[in-house]
Amino acid sequence: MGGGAKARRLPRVVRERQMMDAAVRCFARHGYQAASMDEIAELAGVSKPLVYLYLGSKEELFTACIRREARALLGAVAAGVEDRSRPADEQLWAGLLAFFTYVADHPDAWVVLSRRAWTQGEPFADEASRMREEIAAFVAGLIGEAHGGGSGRDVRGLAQALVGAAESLADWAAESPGAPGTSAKEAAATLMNFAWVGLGNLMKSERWSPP
Amino acid sequence: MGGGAKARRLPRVVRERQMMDAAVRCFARHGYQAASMDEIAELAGVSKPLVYLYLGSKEELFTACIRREARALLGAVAAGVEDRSRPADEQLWAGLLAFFTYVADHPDAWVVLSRRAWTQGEPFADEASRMREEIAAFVAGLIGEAHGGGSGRDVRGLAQALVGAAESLADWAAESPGAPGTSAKEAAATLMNFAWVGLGNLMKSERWSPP
Amino acid sequence: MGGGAKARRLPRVVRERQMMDAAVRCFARHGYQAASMDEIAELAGVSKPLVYLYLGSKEELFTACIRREARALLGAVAAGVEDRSRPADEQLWAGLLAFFTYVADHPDAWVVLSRRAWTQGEPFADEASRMREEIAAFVAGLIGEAHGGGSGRDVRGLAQALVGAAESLADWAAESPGAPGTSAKEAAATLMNFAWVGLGNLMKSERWSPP
Amino acid sequence: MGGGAKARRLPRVVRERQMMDAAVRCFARHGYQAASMDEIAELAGVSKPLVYLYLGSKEELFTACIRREARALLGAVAAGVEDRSRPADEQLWAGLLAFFTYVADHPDAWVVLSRRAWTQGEPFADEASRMREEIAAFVAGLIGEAHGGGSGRDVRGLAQALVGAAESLADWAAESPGAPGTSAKEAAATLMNFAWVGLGNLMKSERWSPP
DNA sequence: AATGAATGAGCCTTCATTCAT
DNA sequence: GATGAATGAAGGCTCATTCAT
Repeated sequence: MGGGAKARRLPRVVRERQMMDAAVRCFARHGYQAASMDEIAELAGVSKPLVYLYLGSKEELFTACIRREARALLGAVAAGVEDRSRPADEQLWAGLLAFFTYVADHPDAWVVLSRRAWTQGEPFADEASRMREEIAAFVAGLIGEAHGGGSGRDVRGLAQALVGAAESLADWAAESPGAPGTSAKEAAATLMNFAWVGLGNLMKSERWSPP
Repeated sequence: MGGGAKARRLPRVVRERQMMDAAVRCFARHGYQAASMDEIAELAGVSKPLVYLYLGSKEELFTACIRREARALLGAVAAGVEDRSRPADEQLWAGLLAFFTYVADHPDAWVVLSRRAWTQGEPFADEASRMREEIAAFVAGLIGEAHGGGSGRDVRGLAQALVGAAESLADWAAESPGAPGTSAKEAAATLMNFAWVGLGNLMKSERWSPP
Repeated sequence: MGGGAKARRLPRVVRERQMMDAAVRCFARHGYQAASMDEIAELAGVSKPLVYLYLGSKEELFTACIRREARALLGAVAAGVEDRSRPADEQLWAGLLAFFTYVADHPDAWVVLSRRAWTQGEPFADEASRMREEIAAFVAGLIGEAHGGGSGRDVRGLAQALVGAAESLADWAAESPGAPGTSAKEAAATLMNFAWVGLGNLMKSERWSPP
Repeated sequence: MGGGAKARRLPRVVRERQMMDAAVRCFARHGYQAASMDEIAELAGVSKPLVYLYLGSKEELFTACIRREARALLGAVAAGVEDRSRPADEQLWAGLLAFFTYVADHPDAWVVLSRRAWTQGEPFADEASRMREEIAAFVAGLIGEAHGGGSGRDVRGLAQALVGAAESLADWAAESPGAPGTSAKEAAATLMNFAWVGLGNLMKSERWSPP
């Protein structure tokens, strides 16, 4: 009578993947606190005890999700960058493109990774922030490298700003799909222009100064 | 009597302010879901039924908080901009400075307004997003105005990016207080450089193009 | 339509007493682990949250029960002894009589206090053992006092044995009510004979020696 | 392979012994309710279904444990008594000594048998009480025999008291190992003095009478 | 204007127990 | 002879919310 096919007795690895997929969807939809283990188990097509048996507590489950998705996203970006010896602008462009592409293809993963799914003070806050910092450090590296010995002053602030801009664009694209300028390539290009040309000219010390 | 804490029979407006102040603190500390009405009532120094009587449900209370704080923040930014007929760059600078100043002075308000306190799916998501959109629209207006008839193509995307960059910087400043570059003025200057010089050169059609 | 009278909105103290009465009954019936907060709440005629609001966790509730019942039992025994300057045998007799009387009148309280309700390792094990030790020390005092400077050697062991004998008799009386020799007075007399005459002759160094 | 821990395909009797040994340890450590089948299976080095296959439910398992350990303890005591035609005091002494010795050597068994592991209401309460009754009856027999036709009135009560005293001393010895008077021989002697000299004088109708 | 008393509903977690191989 | 996979049922605890005063 309708409903999903009841395929029982699967090997553990398969079940674990199913559960984590379900978990990512639920956490993305409701956030960590509001997501319920009941719903996750149901969506995964298993009973709740099995989730606890395989993945541990709710917190451990969420941490596992974050770790898995972070690794995937970082891997996708790294694969996009390909060659760390290319010129910085090419690296940045390739990374941005890979980022926006991945995020467009895995919206739930992105929601879980971005701050929207959890709330500060949650014990895995840093688990998730680590990825952000890793990316920010990478970007800061690119900036520093491109600017040579230039004003290394606010490199960290600039990196934070750039990462925030990327997140914001990704969210915007995810929230208004189909709007002009929200395709992965367009978003990447928009941000590249915003960032690069600006940063490039900062080097030539063409700075804007407060009135 | 005397210095005792139990000051009853206050006029409604005062009580409401107390409650909302307490609510903002709690929501900022724990996030919407984790904040408890018990704690809010206790922090406000009133009984729980009074909170329900005056402010309605938890959701309504949170919406009210967001509305109040959003109005305050927008007001501060508007007051900072002062004169909408000044040149666009001056307006942007003034707005950024007012924003970072306000945020530094009202950290709880900012936490509640930024995405960190709530989780998507909550019914007030748009209530809070409205403010973001309002700011984004303002910024988009400035950009469009500055660019004249230039390529208005990705004005909205640029605005999103800029707002995201500002949020990210504000969060960064809030999380690492005292770090170099996190004062309101420095943050505003960092972002202004990042944004304006880039945007300015976009006008001169000095665009970076994908390889 | 039948059922208990629904007397709501009682003052807190009354409710707390009701709850603890119910708790003592449940803990006596099933032991700490097997007793469920649901059943306790139902038996008390209130909802579960109220139990938690007033008495805290299950563990705190049990500790409170033990404390209350221990105080009551110790009080009854103390009241029975009346005058600590009377001869030791009179004190012991009065104490035993009071003990067996109280235990016969409050069987649930006795079950909760005796080891039968909890299991070693439970966090309140010592909370409950304290009472046992208090009684054992009192008895040991009597013995020592009666024996004068005699063989103070195994006073503690003797006290342990006497307390155990009393517990055992009390359990036996509780489990087989109506059997000959199980009335409070008879039980007390049995134990008094068992203990006193034996102990009395120990003084005269009429000791039995291993073959 | 080789010295690995996985020794499969053992004969049923061996497996059963392993399981029951593990069960006794777990039940002694945590009590009936708190002991988990998972832990027992793991400690026995087998999978959970095997436990169920061989020993049935948790309750049956516990009953089996009690039965086995009770038989062993009773056997030890019986072997200690040796000759039921010896004088009563020698029999009692031998029995007590055997009891305290066995208990000192098998602490887990004693915990499981004494009331400390289970909580009343459990269906095996009588299974365990049977052993107690058996011992009490034996003691009562000794007392009756020694008293001749004397006042057989409270023989059963005296037996209960003596058994309780023995249990209490055994517990005390188990809980405070190494304390003076807690060796098997000392404990047995203490109790023998306490009991026998008292009982012996009861025969001479040297009774203490309530004031 | 204000509160002490009370609860329905839900959530995380665990455990004894059983299939199917 | 032995096990990996799986679950129904229940238990402790909390929370937003309301009633009666």
